[in-house]
Amino acid sequence: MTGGTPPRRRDSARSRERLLTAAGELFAERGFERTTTRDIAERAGVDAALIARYFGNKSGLYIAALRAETGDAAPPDLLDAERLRALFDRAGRRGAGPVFRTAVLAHDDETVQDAARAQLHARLVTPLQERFTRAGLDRPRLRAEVAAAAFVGVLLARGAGALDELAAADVDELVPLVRSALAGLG
Amino acid sequence: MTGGTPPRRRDSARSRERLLTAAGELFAERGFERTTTRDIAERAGVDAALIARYFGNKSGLYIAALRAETGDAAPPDLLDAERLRALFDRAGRRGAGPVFRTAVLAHDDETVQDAARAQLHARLVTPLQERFTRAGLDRPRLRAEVAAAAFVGVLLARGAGALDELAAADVDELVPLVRSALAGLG
DNA sequence: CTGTGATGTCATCGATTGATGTCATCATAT
DNA sequence: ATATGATGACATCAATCGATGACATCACAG
Repeated sequence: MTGGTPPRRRDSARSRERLLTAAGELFAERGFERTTTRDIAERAGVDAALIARYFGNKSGLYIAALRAETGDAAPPDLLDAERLRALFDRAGRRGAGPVFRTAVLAHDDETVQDAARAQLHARLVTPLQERFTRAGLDRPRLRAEVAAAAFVGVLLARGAGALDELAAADVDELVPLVRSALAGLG
Repeated sequence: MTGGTPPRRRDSARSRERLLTAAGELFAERGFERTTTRDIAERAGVDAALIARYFGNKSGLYIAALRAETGDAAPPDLLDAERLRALFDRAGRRGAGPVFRTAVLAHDDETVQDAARAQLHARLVTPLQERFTRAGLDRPRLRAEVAAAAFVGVLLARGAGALDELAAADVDELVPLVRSALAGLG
C-alpha cells in the first residue's frame, strides 16, 4: 500500500485512456475512414498494436470513443440558443464530432453505424421530438429528424470550408439564423 | 464518308463517355474516397488504365464528371417547391451527388475542392442569394449558405439512413417541411 | 500492303492500412 | 529469488489502391 497513484511505467489503464482521447480527437477532426490506427497511436504516444489488444479493432475503438465522449444524460434541444452556441463552439475548436458525421455519412460496419445512430438520437433527435410532441405538432419524430439533419449540415459545412461566408461567420451571427430555420419546423 | 456512326470496335469517345457516366454514378453513391478507379472501370466496362490515359488521374475524372453532370445554367432556388422535389427525387434514385457532398466533407485535393465549390455555388447558393437580396435582407450570402448547408444535410441524411423516419418519409411529406425550415431564413 | 499513330490490355510497382504473432520486459505474488 | 501473467515494442503479413510502363491490336493514310 504505497501512495494512491504509484508512477507505474506500465499502466494499461493509462494506455487505454490515451488511446480513447486521441481517437476521439482524430475521429472528430477527420472522420472514421480518414483516420488511421497509426495516427491514433502516434498521438496517444502508444504502440498501434495496443488498439487491437484493448479494443479488438479499429471499430471497437471507435465505438468506445463514442461512448466515452457522451457527457450529460439529457441535453437541451436544438432550439435552445445556448445549446446551439455550445455545439458550434465545440465543433469549431475540436472537429465536428464522429456522432454528427454519422447523420450524413453511413458507415460500412453495422455495429459502428448502430452505436453512432443511438448517440445521435439521444443527443439531438429525442430532445427535439419531445418538444414537438409537447407542442402538439403532427409527426414530431420526422420534424425532429429533419431539424437534426439540417443542423448537422450547417455544422459540418462550417468546417468543410466549401461555403466560405458560413465558415467565416461568427457564432453570434450564426446561432440566430440557424435557430430561426429550425423554428420553421416547429 | 460512310454513315455518321460507323460501329468502330475502338472508340475513345465512347470509352470516355462510359467512364464519365460510371464515375458520375459511383461518386454520387459513395463519394470520392470510397469509390475506387477499379470500380469505375468495371461499371464502365473498360480497362482502369484508360482513366489515366483520358483524365490524367482519379481527380481529373472526378472534375470531368462534375462538369458533365451540370445541366441548366440557372436553376430555380431552393425555396421553389418543384426544385426541392426534383432534387430529393434525383437523390433518391441515384445518389446524393458528388457536388452536395462537397458542402459537408472537404476534399484533400485542392483542385477537386475548388471545382466542387464552384458547382455548389452555381447550383444552390447563388440563386438563393439573389432571392434574399431582392427581398432586401441583410447578409444574403450568409443566409443562402446556411440554407444550402441545411438542405444538403437533410438530403444526405436521407440517404445515410441513420435517421430512419427521415429516410423512410415520402418526398411529398418532406418537401413542405424542408421548405418551411428554409423559409425561416428569409 | 505497309507504316504509323491511336486505342486497349495486361502485369506490376510503391505506398498505405488494418491486423496479427512473437518476443522482450516489467510487476507482483509466493 | 523466481515463476507467472500483464504489458508493450517490433516486425511483418495480406489486402487494397492509384498509378505507370510495356506490349498488343486496331484504324487509317499513303
